Amino acid sequence: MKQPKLKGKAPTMHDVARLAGVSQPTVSRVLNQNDTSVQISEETRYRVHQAVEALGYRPNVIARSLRTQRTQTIALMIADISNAFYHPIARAVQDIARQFDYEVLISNSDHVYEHEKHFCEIVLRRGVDGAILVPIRLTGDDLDEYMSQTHIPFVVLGHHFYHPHVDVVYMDDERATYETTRWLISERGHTCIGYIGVPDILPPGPRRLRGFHRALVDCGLTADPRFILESDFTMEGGRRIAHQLIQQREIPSALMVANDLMAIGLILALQDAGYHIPEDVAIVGFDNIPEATVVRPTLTTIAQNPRDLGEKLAHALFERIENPELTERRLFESSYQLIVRNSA
Amino acid sequence: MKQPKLKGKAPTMHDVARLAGVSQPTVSRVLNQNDTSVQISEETRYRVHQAVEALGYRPNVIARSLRTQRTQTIALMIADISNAFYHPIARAVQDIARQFDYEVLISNSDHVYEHEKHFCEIVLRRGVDGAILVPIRLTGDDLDEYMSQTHIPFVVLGHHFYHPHVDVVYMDDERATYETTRWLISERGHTCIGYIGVPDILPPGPRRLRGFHRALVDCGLTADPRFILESDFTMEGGRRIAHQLIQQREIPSALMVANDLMAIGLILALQDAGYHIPEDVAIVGFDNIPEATVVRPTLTTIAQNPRDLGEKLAHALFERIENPELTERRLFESSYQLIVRNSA
DNA sequence: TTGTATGCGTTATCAT
DNA sequence: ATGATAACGCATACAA
Repeated sequence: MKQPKLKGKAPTMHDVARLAGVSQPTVSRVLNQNDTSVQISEETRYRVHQAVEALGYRPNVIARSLRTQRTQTIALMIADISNAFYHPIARAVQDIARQFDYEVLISNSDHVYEHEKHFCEIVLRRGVDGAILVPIRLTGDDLDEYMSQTHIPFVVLGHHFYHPHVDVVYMDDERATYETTRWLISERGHTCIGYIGVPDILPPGPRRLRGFHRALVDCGLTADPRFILESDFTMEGGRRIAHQLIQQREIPSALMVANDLMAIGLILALQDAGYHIPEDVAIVGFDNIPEATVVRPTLTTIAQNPRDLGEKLAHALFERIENPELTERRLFESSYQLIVRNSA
Repeated sequence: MKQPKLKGKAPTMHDVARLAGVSQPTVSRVLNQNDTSVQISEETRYRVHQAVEALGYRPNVIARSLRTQRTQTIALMIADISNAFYHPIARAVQDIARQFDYEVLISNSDHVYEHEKHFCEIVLRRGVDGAILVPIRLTGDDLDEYMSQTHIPFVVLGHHFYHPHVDVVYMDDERATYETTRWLISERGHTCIGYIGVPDILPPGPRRLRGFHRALVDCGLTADPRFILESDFTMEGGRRIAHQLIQQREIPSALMVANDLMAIGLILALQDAGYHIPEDVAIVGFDNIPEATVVRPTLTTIAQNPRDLGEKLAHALFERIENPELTERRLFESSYQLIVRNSA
């Protein structure tokens, strides 16, 4: 009983048909009774189900896909599944996909152009029914080339991306940075504010910096170039910036930091050097990662909602999968929230 | 030029063949020249490649899969991709898969039995070439039923799982807890040690508790039942335990905590109540999550290496995919490391 | 070296 | 209500 049937080939519809004493297409009809236009007698329906049970028959998804040109699969490309910003996105997409009975193929691009192109290649070769991307290096023209070869919908995360037939989900981080900087000025009374950014190559880089600058200008302040710095996304990068500031012997009264990891690195390093947060320097991060509630003082930060981003992406995609007539680009904004804690 | 070819059907080998003036199988041969047994003239090889270029031909993976019974896809089931323990595993598996030119289908089980079974169902229906699982509710017998229907290899994470033909990768958390508890006793001089565990349903629950108890016994100590508690994996769960301990008005001098999130919750709540860590209570966690370096005092913890677990799982699987003659169960241990920081 | 014929397991279009 | 038959796109055994 441990090995009910020999590990031969898996049973097919033919096997079921033979056992049930019907033809193979009839088995198909019984099993896909969603098609109500066809009537099937209770008798055969019963016999088929019996045979299915007896053989432990399972439909072969591949054969079905070849025939129907649908795979019940979507593809998702993110930068890195083990990054705290991306994995809630992936999780949300998977959850929505499960509701639609779809599987998800996930690929990490690591911001590498070749990987991003390879992903599109896979999408075409494997005939998935739709794709969600977070393109960093890929341009609208790149995607256009791939899209010209297929009918399937693409949906993208990121305001910076433009293609006339690709839905975009985004978070307005320029405005988030703008409003938060103004908040530092009007609500917290800061007049000397620094900004620690991320490299310009990454889409959020220039946008967040722009929001920061606009806020200063609109409030009649000017940016001190010594306090406009850039680092690499990591806690260690934040520490390096801290040391740099400390060596300059002059420090702004507040710092907008373009991501939480750097912000936390800054806090820890500044504290090690004897500074008090937020008395000596107020610090605002960006992302609201789990560590933000653990660091002391707890980190004031701009919360994106990656789970929401993922849900919006998936919903947009499935809407298009189910309504191929949709073509015009649609824009979906995901909100942000300033989480005021104790670091600013 | 923006739409080089009309979005008709994608070109097939037939189209390539026609354009190149050869037969379709010849195209197939040219494109899969791995088969060195067949010689092809430079002339046709050239013409075929020309035609491929001209048409923008891409092989149809589905059709190939139907024919070859291989999908170049593996499936991975974890509890939750957005859990810090699992996503490095997923990342590692994906990285190895990329080396083999495989795609990865990822599914979240959330410890739900139905999801775990559904995953196996998907594995069979979609004909993936292998599967990696972290089974929580699934038993060896369950898996045996599925395995009897297929030839593909399964590889599993977790010591608790047994099936004669399934490789297991594990981390010996019983020993880890045992040795760390002994370390608290012999190196740190504690004699009154509490243990905060996770529910017994989860495989690590009983194992870690057992390691703890063994250590006490081997050192001639006895466990105080008031200090053997259990909570739910979260920081909030840790806080609740802290309040419970505080209300008891008596607290052990050290606490082994079965995961970092709870340990951090404990630290923060105890500090809020005026306790000093590690002077009043030493605390050791389990997992070495990123937050462990951010909390003050930094958390002493038992580091698993999920990336390594993922790599071992993937390597085991691909070894089996490439050597189907392998059958006997193999065991792979992933090491752990006590990371001594400042909380104990 | 290349072409013909066949089949992988379905779904879909005809008949009946 | 059901059965033949074809087709999806490819790889392979066999023939030439």
